[in-house]
Amino acid sequence: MTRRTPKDREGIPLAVIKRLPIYYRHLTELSDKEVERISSRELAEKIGVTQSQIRQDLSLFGSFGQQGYGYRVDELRIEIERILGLDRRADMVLVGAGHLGRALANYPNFKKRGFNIIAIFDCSPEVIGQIIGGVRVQDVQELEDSLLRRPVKIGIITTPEDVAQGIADVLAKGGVEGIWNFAPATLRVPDDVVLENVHVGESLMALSFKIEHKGELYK
Amino acid sequence: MTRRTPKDREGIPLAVIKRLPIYYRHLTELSDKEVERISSRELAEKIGVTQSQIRQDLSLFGSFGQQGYGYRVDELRIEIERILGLDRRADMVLVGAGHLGRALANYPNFKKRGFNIIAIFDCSPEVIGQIIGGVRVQDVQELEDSLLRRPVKIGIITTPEDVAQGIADVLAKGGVEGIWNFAPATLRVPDDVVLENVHVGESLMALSFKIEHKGELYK
DNA sequence: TAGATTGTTAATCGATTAACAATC
DNA sequence: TAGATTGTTAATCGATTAACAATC
Repeated sequence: MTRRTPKDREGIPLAVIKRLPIYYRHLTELSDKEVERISSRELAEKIGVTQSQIRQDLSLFGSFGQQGYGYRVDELRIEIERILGLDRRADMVLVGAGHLGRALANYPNFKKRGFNIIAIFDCSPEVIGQIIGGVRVQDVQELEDSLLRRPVKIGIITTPEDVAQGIADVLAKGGVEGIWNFAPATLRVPDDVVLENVHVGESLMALSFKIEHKGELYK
Repeated sequence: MTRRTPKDREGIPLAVIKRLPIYYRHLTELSDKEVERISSRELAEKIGVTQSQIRQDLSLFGSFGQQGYGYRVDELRIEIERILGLDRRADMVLVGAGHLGRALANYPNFKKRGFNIIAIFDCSPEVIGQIIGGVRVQDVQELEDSLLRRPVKIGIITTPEDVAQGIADVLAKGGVEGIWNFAPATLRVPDDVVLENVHVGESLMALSFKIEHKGELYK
């Protein structure tokens, strides 16, 4: 098992980054079932990709397998956990306590994985003061101060579109390392802040497209 | 303005399908601001892609612009609306009335766009009978019969992972054209059913990766 | 007309797949 | 050892970008 240092590579394709969590999910499943080893061929079949792709993807980060044997499931799972940064703790603040914000605040798996919502903000007087997922909702006016007092790694935006950019600016100024954006907006953030979007509406439109063009080919 | 017929093309890349809703969102915004025309250069700058990409993408569906002038914003918006199938009505059923399911059922923009949740199902006795987003939650046992009585275009899965495949099977058997899956599972569906996943947990892991590897390059 | 911008073809770039030597 | 499977290089495939003739 050899790990690769960053210097070895020019950059990790976004497509690979998107596949790593899928590998991780399947390996966790196998690990829970106490499967000890798996070959790239077997894993590929389970996931629905090519075995080449799995080996190529993993090779960007090191050599985790053994010729003639395959991969030790739990060892590979832990390596990917480390590559994804899931072995580190990440405090988060959530801005926007609407239905989606509530759903995220109540999602138990985040805490289990070390992703911890330590504060929730909203602008509505009826919502401020409520307890959601064990956390009291604060006035969004206090967001800036809160970040000064206690910096967090990740800011979650579940606000309406029209205020999302303003919140992103406050979060960036407050020193978050990443923004997880659920608002249907193209946010501009400084270079040192990473942005990950979940655009639910766009996903539904993509589904609609696929249905309408089902007869025709698409890739 | 010329539309292209399906026969002209070999298939639409998934990457293009994912960009169409983004174009649509920006054009809607411009249209709301009563902007009349826009060039591919201006639109590209606004969205953060190349002008080549916009023209190349659109050319897969037809010729919607005018040399020397650009595109009529509202005309192009309506064309993309049509391409995405947003001009047609789509009835949906939602299975799994947890926090995420509630959030979706309460999202007003779906109905506005013709996506209509006509039934909600859950397995928990405490939840069955509740009214969510104006719709009464039914026992998931009744899902199969319900689909027989009233077919729907789209099935939404917001259940836990372990029952997601079973629900997908019932939905597919019940004749849905597409499944919008929020469960962290790799679902297998028949060829004539299209699948669109929203994997929130995987998105968070991707964000985590980007943060951890921020110093290093990735694309 | 002159200038601007499209639609499309050609060139480039990057990602996926195939193949195979290395080796457990 | 013989068989299996990795890690990696080479070949293929596809998507993005550049360039430009057509034309509004």
